[in-house]
Amino acid sequence: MLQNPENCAVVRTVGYIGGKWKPIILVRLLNGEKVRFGKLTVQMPDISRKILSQQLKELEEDGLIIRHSYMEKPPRVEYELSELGKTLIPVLKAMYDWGNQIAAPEHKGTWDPIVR
Amino acid sequence: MLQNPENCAVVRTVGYIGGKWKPIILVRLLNGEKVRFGKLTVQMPDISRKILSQQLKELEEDGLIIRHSYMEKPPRVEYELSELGKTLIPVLKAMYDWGNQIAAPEHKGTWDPIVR
DNA sequence: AATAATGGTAACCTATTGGTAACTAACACA
DNA sequence: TGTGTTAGTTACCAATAGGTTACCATTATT
Repeated sequence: MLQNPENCAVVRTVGYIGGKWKPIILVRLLNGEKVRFGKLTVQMPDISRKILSQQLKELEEDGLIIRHSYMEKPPRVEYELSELGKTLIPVLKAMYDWGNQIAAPEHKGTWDPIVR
Repeated sequence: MLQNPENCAVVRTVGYIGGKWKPIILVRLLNGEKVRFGKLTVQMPDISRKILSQQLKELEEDGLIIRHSYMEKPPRVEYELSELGKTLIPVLKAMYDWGNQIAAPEHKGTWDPIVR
């Protein structure tokens, strides 16, 4: 997903967190907790498991999140922000604040909604 | 381009500035000046004129930029941030700063580069 | 008469993204 | 024995995003 790593800062940022789902996934991890795959599918019912798993893999490859896989049956996998991922908090916070600003008050969100 | 206007602030923000080119276009307008279509094509040689024109139209429809068309021959068209667009400055600045942070020092950008 | 300049648009094509349904392994429980 | 659970993957297809090339109108310049 990373493209054109040189030249322009915004191009770089878009390379990491561009796309429809990545910022939304990252916001689910903002509070620092580890979150299970299944919980993410519940919080984001409009993203298919295939795409979610794909996006999580890219985020992990780019070093923004860490995947913890416990060798249990049935399996348990948890995701959390990496240290690099935590440096994105100001970006995600700015996006979150802007989206709230422009919303009608009754639509203003919380940090833990079901995302549609 | 606007999708799911309710429920989640980040989903809303991505609806406005998601996509490969929109944040990059908006950064070209950050300084408040009116910029001609042709200058944008020079600053962003990797975006085709068709896509640039398409994205500018969407940004205008979403109220983030203003299109000034002067009835001259050959034509002159200028774009600038709207008041709503200016409220995005913290978001764009955060994206720009993050992209610079993670770059090797020799790749750190200026506010007026050719974007690749 | 031809060429350049501007800000596009139309037709067409490719690439990426997204969606659905079925399948897996290994264990727990009824 | 059969069902449920988890975190996926695979195969297949549809939709969307992005890209390429050619073309337009109008005027000035060569």
